[in-house]
Amino acid sequence: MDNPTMARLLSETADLLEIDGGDGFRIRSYRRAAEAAEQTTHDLNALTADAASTARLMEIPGIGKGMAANLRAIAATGTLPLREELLAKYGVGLLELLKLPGMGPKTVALLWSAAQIAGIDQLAEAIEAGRLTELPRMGEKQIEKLRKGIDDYRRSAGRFRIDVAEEAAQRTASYLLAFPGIEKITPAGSLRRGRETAGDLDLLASGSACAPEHTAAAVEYVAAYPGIHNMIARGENKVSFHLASGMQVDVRLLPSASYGAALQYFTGSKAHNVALRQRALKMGYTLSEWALARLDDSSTVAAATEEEIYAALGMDWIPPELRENLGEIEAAARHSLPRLTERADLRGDLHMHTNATDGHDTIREMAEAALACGYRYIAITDHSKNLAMTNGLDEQRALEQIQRIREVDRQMEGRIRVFTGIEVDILAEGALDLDDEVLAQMEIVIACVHTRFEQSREEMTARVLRAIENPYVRILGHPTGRLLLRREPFALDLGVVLRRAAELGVAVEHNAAPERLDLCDRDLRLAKELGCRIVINSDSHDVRNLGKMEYGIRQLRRAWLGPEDVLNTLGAEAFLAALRPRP
DNA sequence: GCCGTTTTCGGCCCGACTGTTTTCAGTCG
Repeated sequence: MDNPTMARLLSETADLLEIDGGDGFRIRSYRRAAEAAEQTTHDLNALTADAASTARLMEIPGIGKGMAANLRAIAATGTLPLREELLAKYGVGLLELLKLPGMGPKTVALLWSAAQIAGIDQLAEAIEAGRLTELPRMGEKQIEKLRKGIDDYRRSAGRFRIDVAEEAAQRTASYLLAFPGIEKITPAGSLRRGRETAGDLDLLASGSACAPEHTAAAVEYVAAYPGIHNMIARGENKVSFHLASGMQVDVRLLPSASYGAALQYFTGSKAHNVALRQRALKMGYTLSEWALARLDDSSTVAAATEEEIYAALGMDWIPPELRENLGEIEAAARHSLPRLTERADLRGDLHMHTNATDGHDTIREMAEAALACGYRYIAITDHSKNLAMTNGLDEQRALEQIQRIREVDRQMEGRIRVFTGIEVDILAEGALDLDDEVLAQMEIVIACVHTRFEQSREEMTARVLRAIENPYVRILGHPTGRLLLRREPFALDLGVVLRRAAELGVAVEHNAAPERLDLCDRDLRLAKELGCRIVINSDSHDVRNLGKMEYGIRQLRRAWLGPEDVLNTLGAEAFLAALRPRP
């Protein structure tokens, strides 16, 4: 079993304990252990093998004697006794209920005990039947919130965050590549196109073992993958199964002669493929997953690589991120596809946390790591006091932090610039939670939107507008406040906010953390149209995630944004000069 | 359940906001 699955089981146990009204500190240690399992670089499964490795297991902070035993139980049985015991009592439906916004353990427990609601479908029924109004603390607004939450949830159900999907793809690929004769694995579908989420995984395998008539042994090997939770189908050149996470994986074994055609076909999107096939027909060709062929004599024109196929259609090769039939086919035919943003274009990262608040590493460690990433400048932007849970900085500590940042900036001797900064919380009335005198000391002030305010769209929009009027704000951080798969993306009128930000010269952050990807491709297109200055930031909390921009960059690419559209592709001085001037 | 010790117990990030209250519980970050 892999670490993420182990982490999930521990985290679910914590949820169940919470519903059960268990000891809060015990619950926290399950959560902490889940986080440790998520973050550790050790293979936990391997560390459950014997007594010697158990000692190493317990060296991981958050894993003690009890958790080590739990992990051993998980590795041996696929679950742990406490979780099974609680599940027998409450059922899995309650875990799903917890995913609805505004729904915590207390409310779930109440619904279960007072109204026999044990899952989302039952909750929806109860709402429609008006049965919820009899319960305590269930007013009109609360019920409306739940109704909306159920809609949002059902829309995203069955999809996975792109980083989660990619990790599963990589793990599966490394197993497949161990088979002699499987030489290459390419993920296709929305994963390759860089969508924010993926519904399932399409893995294309090629190599000598994938030649027709010779696939039996390879199929046998694929079907023996230990990560398989249940088999859906296995044919001569395709194996479909579910992973323990519920993710569906389709592995296709492709002959190298038609590899390009299949890659093109399975990458999609549907709209892109339809338009491409129409173009082929007009040119006297037919395009399928096997080849681009002549209509008259069925002879193959191109099939082995995507480049050949697009070239035969009179086009440049189109980056997968653009394949949505939004003008890329015409542009490729005119040979005028834009140059898209790449990782190497980025010279700075303006949003990161240190151990002063909820980050793991020091200012110096972050600066060194950023230097290793090839950056020329960063801003240290820890949380402000209102986010108390993160040990957010009050005025006094913020001023002390400035001194430490300046000290590190000096120590780096110009190899990299370290700007002073802060992530300030926007309060309910639209003010910021730190005094202007302190903000005046900061080079980078990011005002950040948090969606814990479950207010109306209008009120939320008004709050954010008031916040960016503050003259010290230079970046609007994660403007939609979105947490992927947990939140409706638009709790505010983004068009209005972006327009005002553009007028004020406040840069707009595209948060590249995979759980946010705050501005999706459509939002980024809008931001560009409205003339916003766009910044892409990592929002990293440790050195490991500092350089992780690939998912965010793919959203930029999907929005057709090139380096000239992104502010932090500029050098340090030019970047500062392009920001809203400080009062 | 973990951890560190003033070392085998007693601590364990907490404040703002909302909706429902009519003084506060529950959720979020």
